[in-house]
Amino acid sequence: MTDVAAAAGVSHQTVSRVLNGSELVRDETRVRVLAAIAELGYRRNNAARLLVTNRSHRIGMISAHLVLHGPSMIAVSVQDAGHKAGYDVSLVAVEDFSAQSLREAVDRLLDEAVEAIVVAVAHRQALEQVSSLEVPVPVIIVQGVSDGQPMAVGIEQEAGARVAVEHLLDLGHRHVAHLTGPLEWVEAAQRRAGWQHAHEDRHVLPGPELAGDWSPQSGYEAGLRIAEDPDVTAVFAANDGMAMGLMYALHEKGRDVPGEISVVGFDNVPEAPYVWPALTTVNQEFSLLGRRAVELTMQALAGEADPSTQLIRPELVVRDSTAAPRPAVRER
Amino acid sequence: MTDVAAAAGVSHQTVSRVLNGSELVRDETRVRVLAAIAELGYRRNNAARLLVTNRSHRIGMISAHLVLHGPSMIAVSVQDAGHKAGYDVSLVAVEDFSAQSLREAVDRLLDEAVEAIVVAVAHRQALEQVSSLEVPVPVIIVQGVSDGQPMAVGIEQEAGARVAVEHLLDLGHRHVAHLTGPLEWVEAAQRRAGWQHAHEDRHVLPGPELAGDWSPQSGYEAGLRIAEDPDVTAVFAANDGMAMGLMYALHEKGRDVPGEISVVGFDNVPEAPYVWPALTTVNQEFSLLGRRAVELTMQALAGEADPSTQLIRPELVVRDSTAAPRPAVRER
DNA sequence: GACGAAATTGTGAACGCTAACATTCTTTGT
DNA sequence: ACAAAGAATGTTAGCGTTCACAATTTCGTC
Repeated sequence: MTDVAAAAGVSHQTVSRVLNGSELVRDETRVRVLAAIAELGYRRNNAARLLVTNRSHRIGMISAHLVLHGPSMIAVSVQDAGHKAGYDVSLVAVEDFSAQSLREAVDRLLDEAVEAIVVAVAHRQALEQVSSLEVPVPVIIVQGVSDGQPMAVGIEQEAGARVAVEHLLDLGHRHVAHLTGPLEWVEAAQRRAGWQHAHEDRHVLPGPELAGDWSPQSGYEAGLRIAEDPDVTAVFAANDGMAMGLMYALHEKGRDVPGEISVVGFDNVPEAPYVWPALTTVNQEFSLLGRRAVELTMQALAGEADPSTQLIRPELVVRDSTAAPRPAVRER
Repeated sequence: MTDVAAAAGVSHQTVSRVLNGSELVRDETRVRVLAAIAELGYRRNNAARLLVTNRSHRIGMISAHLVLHGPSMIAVSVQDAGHKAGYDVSLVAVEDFSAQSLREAVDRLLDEAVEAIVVAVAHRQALEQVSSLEVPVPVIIVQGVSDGQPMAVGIEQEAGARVAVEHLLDLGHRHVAHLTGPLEWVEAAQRRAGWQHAHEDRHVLPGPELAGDWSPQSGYEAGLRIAEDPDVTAVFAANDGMAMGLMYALHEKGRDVPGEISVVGFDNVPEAPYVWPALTTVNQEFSLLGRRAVELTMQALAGEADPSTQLIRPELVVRDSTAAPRPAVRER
C-alpha cells in the first residue's frame, strides 16, 4: 500500500480511503490512485484488514451427511446466498454428533474468525449439543427446525408429510403405511408426525410404520416386507431414495405400482420424474431456504434479532406412482 | 496473548513458543502457560498470525454444477481431505466459464490468501481459461484431466467408457449406441472417445450417437428416439441420470430392459441399484480422487512438483440392466 | 483579499502475532 | 569453583491495515 501511495504521490491513508470507497477524496486523486493500483497489480491484504477491523466477512456452516440430496443442496444454497451477500462461507462437515466433534467444528470455525455460524444438521442430538455450547457469535439453525425456535429457518416438514398423506387418503386409500427416516433426525420425526396427524384428523388409524435410514437399501428391505402385506395399498416414504428402493422391491415381488400399491416420496430429487413409475413426491425449495438463512444471518449480524421462526411450506408434486386403490381392495 | 503471558508469569514470546510447539521451553513453564490459556479461554488470532507468517493454511477450490453428483462428490472429498491435511478449503462455484467469471473466482480466492487452487471444473473452455490466467499460486486440476497434463489428478474416463462398452460387446451386442454428455465437458468427450475406440478395436462400427446434457430429461428424450429404432440393442449413457431417464422412456414405449435393450450408465449414484432394472454402471472413487488431489497440492506447496498425471481407473459394476441380446436379434 | 467552514489529505499509533536477536539461567567439564 | 556451552527466556521490531486525529488546502463570503 505504501508503494501504491508513493506511485500515486499520496499518503497510504488516501489509498486506504480510495479502497474503502470513501467520499472524502477528490476524483482526480482517486483516478491517480486507481491507476497506481492497477499498474502495480496491488491487492489489499485482508489479514491486516481483519486484524484491525475485526470483521472477517466470513460465516461458518456446520453440516453433515453431504452425500444426501437435502443436506448437500442446503450447503450449496447457503454458500451461494452467502457469496451474494458479500460473505465467504466456510463449511465444516461433522461425522458424528457428540459434544466433542461439534465443539471441534465450532472451534475450527471460530479460528477462522467467522462472524456467525449456520448449523445445518438435522440430528436432534446435534441441535441439543449446539444449543448448549457457548458460542460467541450468532448461531442460525436451518434444518430440523421446529416452530417457535429462535434464529431458525426451516421447511415445514410436518405440513409436507400431511399433504402427501392426505393426497393418498383423498385417492381413497383407507390408510397409509409409513417408511420413516432415522427418528433421531428432526426431519424424520416431523414427517412421521405429519403422517400420524393426517390420519388422526380423519379419525382413521394409520397403516403400519417401518423404520428406514434414508438409504435406498433400507427402502428395498421395507419394500420386501410391504409386498407380503395385502392390507397395504399406499406407502409414504420419508425420502425419495427409500421410495425408490421400496418400489424396486415391489417390482421384484410382482406388485404393481401404482395399480396395487401407491408410493409417495419426499425431496423431489432430480431423478424422481424418471424412475418407473415417475415418483409422486414433496418438493422442498432449498435455494429459497439458503437465501432466507443468509438473510436471517445478516439480521443477526446487524443486531436486529428477529426471534420468529421462518418456515417454508413444501408442495406436493403428483406423478404416476400414486393412484386410487383397486376396487377389489375396497369391497367390504 | 499478553494477558496469558502475564497470567503465566512469562513473556508473550514464550506463549507463542508454547503455541507453536517449540522444544525450547521447559515442561514446567509449558504447563503454566497451558493452564493460563485454558483459564482465560484464550484463542490465538489467526489474522495476526497470517499477517506475519504469510501462510494461510487455506486452499481454494473452484467448482461448478454442484447439483450434479460427480462435482458435488468431488467438492466434498477435496474439502474433507484438505481438512485432514490441516488446511481449510474455500469453495467458490462458478456459473459460466467466461474468462471474466473465472478471473473473479480466482481473485476471490486470492483475496482469501489461499496457498493453492484446486480447479474442479470439467469444462474445456474453463480449463483453457484457467491455464491462460496468471495465478501466483500452484493450480491443481482434478477434473477433465487428460493424460500428460501437469499437476493434475483425474479419473480415466476413457478407460471407464471402454470397459462399459466392452461389457456390452462381450454380451454379444453388435454395436452400442451412445448418449453423450455435453461435449464441452472434457469428461463427456473422453467417455465418447472411449466408446468409439472400443468399437474400433473390434473393427465394428459404433451405434448411433445422441446428444444429452447430463439431465434425466435429456435421457428421456433420447430414450423416446431409441425406442423407435429396432437396430439398437444396447446403449451406453454418459451418466446415470440420463440412463435413468432413458430407461423410463423405454418402459413407457413398452421396450423391455434388458430383454430388448441393455443400458449402462456412468457414476454409480446411490440410487443406481434401486431403479428398475438395477443399473449397470461405472463406479468412480471420488473420495480417493479428493485425497490424491490434496496430496498433490501438498507436494506442490512443498516445492516437489511432480509433473506426472495421476489417473484413477474406474470400474464396472454389473447389475440387471444389461444382458445378452435376444436371439431374435442375432438371426441373420 | 482575508476569514471561517468545509473539503481533502497526512501522521502516528494500534491491531496480535512471529522472527531475529539479546539476555539470562543451567549444566557440564576440569 | 569457574568458564564455556547450551538451554530457556526476554526484547524489539515489524507484518499491512484502519482509526483517530491533526494538518493542510479549497472555496464562498463580505
